[in-house]
Amino acid sequence: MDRIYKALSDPTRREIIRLLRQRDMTAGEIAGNFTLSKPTLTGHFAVLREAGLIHGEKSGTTITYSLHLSVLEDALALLMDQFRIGQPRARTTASPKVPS
Amino acid sequence: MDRIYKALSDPTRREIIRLLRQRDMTAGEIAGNFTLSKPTLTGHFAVLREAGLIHGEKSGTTITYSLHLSVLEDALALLMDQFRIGQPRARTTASPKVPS
DNA sequence: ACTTTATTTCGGTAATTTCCTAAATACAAA
DNA sequence: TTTGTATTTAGGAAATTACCGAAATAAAGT
Repeated sequence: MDRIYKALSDPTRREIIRLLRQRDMTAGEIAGNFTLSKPTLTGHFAVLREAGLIHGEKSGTTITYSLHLSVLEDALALLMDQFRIGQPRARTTASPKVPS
Repeated sequence: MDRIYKALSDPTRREIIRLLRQRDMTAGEIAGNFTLSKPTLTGHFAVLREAGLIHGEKSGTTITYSLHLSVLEDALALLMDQFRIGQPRARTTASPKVPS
């Protein structure tokens, strides 16, 4: 779970996800959308892969990356659940004194 | 927007949010839930405040923090929208060759 | 005025993250 | 088998982050 948050915390990685939302792309195609070096992008792919958000399929000399939309959906759902968004909050005042 | 992602990327800050979801709490009360030092927690409060996720109200010597649930909700909604979750994806194959 | 309590600011260290260039790998084509 | 293309791994620099103890601030109680 923590890996997914970390993966989403970088703007470059969010942009990669946005690109893969549209269609599968090779590592080189994705890199073409950035001014960053390819090794740097490779590092971002690794973070996304370790979070389970993308998957790379090797074919010949190219690797085509695809998004695991379901993992992203589940993560977002869990995030909303964790903060119990949509449900009413409890009392909204701090306890005035906390006896130890 | 980026500040919100960054704010959510740390487990300690997510726990602070979780605590404030239940009820408003003073800085000291929140700190009581962690083994971390108070200055460290103060730093986390600042990150959350700068992201607009919490707000501190000073009263006497204490500061009571409260969660801006609406900001969190909006951020999550935007996040889902950014990745267009719930909508169908486009073509799912990489273009075989990209002529420059 | 002095002390206590709650919290922050300061200054610095260690860990992590992001990024780069150069070199390695792996496959395909000539 | 040599060459070219796509991508990764390795090694390291720079920036950012998370953390701490000590000192500062600020309000309240004595």
